[in-house]
Amino acid sequence: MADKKVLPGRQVPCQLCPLRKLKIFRPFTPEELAFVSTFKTGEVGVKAGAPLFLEGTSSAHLYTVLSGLAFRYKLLPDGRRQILNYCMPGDFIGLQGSVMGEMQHSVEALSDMVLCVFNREGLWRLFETHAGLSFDVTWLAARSEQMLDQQLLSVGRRSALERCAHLLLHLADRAAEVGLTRSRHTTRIPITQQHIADTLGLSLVHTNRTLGRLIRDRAIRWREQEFEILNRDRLAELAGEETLPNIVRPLL
Amino acid sequence: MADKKVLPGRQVPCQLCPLRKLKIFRPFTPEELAFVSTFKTGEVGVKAGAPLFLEGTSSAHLYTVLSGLAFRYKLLPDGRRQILNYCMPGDFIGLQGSVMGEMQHSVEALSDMVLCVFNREGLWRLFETHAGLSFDVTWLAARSEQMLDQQLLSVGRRSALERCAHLLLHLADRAAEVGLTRSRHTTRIPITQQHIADTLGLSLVHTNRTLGRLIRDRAIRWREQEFEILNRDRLAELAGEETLPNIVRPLL
DNA sequence: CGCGACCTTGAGTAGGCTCAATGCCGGTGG
DNA sequence: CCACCGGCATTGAGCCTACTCAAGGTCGCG
Repeated sequence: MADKKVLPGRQVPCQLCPLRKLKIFRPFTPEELAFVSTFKTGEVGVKAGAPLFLEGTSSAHLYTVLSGLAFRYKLLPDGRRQILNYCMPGDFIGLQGSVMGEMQHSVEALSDMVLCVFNREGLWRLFETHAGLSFDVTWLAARSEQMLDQQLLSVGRRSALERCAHLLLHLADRAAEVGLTRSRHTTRIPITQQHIADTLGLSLVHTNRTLGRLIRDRAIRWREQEFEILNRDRLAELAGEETLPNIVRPLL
Repeated sequence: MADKKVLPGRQVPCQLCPLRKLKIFRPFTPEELAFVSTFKTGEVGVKAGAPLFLEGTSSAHLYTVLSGLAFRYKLLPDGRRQILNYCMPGDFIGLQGSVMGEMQHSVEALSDMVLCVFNREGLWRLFETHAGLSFDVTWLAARSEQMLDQQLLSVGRRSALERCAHLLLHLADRAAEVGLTRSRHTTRIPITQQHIADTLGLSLVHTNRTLGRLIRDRAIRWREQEFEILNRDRLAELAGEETLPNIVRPLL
């Protein structure tokens, strides 16, 4: 069983991309859509747990998540891990590598994924011929910087309880944006407590105890590597507000 | 005495910009230089301690630091502060606001500064007419994301001693890149221990004690709101390596 | 049935926090 | 000229949040 597997041919033409139906993505002009179609070179399927990028390597590829989840992280020489953020459908992966050459972080699939593949040369062509789309790329870079800012604020200045509440809210909101919720508040994100700990700069044990408090508070429910938000207001109160609005954003 | 003061007319024409002499910045083509000249609308002088941007406001401006230092930060409602990064000469400030509308962070001058001023419309014109420069803008955005990644790794996973060592090294390296050093290792950065604490997610008292250890180790010297690196290797050892290489980068 | 991945809980420790006081220095106003 | 004040660095004491070590439970899978 291969970790990474190139699917036979292109599966979903951009014209029919299911993500385009979501209202948080700004619509393409027909011309842009045509260009993006040529920009896309194919699709890849990736198994949960497989690496998409490894720190220190340079990759010729650029992906957009079609389905599934991943996370970006960095390691210290002795194995300590810091998760930087999560990649959800519609997110661009690998811009750093494409623009700057070498990756300074790793990316790993959290669930089985399907990714659209672009190549670097295409990105350059995009900048040369489509000012609107290049602006979009920059917009996306700025947005992910914003999310990092938030995350840094959390890790640096919030208590463990605040961090947990904030992260779960943030993840649930983002998942909802791209239609990853089953019912109103049930979010199925295949995440372990170890991931949460490594995201928030906490130890596994302490994360477990802190989530325990949220569970006893009936703010969330935790079930086999996924969670459900029971009391959003309570969580928001603990988190101290501060969530990103759902802005309409560009795709691809 | 006004905090912010618009200097009379343009002072330094881009052709003579002192930053362009530094070897870490990639040279412009004559055509790009001409365009950038029209993109720049003037200069502003700002006093140490003055705000450049406030979270939640939207600004029509975009700056490049000509001289002086600033820092980006976010506040929690109860006043806890997290410093996100430092802005040095050649850095772009305000891209988030220009691209996304509203600022999600504040920026404050650390020393007296001079800034080049651009406006949003100019940025759009840049994307429409200069693919190379728009790529540069994206490159800069990717680079600042990389620095945030590093910072997040530090705050989330390193000990207080490692964090301090890493930050001081990082600041000294960046300062050296843009010629802000007097002698080989003497870095004059007008920073207080409170700034360091807020950057690293530590308390002031603990930061003071940790710096004390570095001082007793003869790794650094601390003097009136500035520091000097005495033993770079020792510091790097404590920090656990991991510094960004000095890549040639675009300017403006 | 055994093993591995994940969650849970207990016990003891320590790194980092808060409160509090002191010293130093430069600026300001009487 | 001096007293005062505010910003910054420093140090002590005690506490608490979060960490480490360790053991045990559950579940799914080969």
